[in-house]
Amino acid sequence: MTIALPLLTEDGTACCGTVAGGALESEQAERIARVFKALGDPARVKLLSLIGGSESGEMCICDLTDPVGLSQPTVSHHMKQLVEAGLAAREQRGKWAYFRVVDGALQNAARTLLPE
Amino acid sequence: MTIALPLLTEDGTACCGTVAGGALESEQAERIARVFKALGDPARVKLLSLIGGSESGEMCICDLTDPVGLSQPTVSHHMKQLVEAGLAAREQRGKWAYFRVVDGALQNAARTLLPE
DNA sequence: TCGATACATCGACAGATGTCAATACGACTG
DNA sequence: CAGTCGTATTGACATCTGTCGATGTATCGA
Repeated sequence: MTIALPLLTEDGTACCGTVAGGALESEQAERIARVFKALGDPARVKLLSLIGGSESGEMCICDLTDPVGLSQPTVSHHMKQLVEAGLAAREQRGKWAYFRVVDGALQNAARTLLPE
Repeated sequence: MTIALPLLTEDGTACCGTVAGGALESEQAERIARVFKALGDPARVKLLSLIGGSESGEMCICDLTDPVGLSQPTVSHHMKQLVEAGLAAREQRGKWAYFRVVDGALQNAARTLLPE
């Protein structure tokens, strides 16, 4: 079995990337944790799956509030989190703000959990 | 491009598993979010990577406190979270509690982010 | 049996988080 | 320009979370 989450070696040196020493290992861990933190709320998981599973691949806030059963400000708040985590992208078109799942973002997140 | 996070269809019905209706979609989202919530803290990411990257694949609390720079109770707390999320397993051997990364747990988590 | 060791739990605390109502902002429409 | 509609922001609040010191518990060694 290969090593999952291959970010740190036992002595604490970084194994990936060019920067060495303890600083980067913390940075790496924080960067990774930031993405999964965004995925650590059921509402946001639902939102991502709704958007990603939609016909056009994009949805506006008004289409999302009902399915998740949350208020408009709350949905807006969650979408902001997803955008800041790099998982969703926002595009304003007229009155509407269209959100889509960033291409490859989930694959990248998944990759940090897999061997190699 | 295929659909990532294929948990919900746009009308809210579940697409995977045998249970239908809105209840399961929330359950699915919560179950998934619970795992990623555990991965949403830098300390826990570090802990998992340390354990998974160790020679034997298992480490005790006493070996973990130093590398992550946290107190023993805090490390114990984080490991409990990881165990409850199904990502780590605990085995008591004498005075020591040995933790290992649950085989396939990270792969399963990753799979929920990938198409299909 | 007594002390030391490894770990878990408890109590406490500051800070983060999820939520909503109210409100502000920007764009379209008449 | 005034009103309406879709969103974002603000303010407030309860709850959750990460952290540590102190303490409890179980195991090992002398």
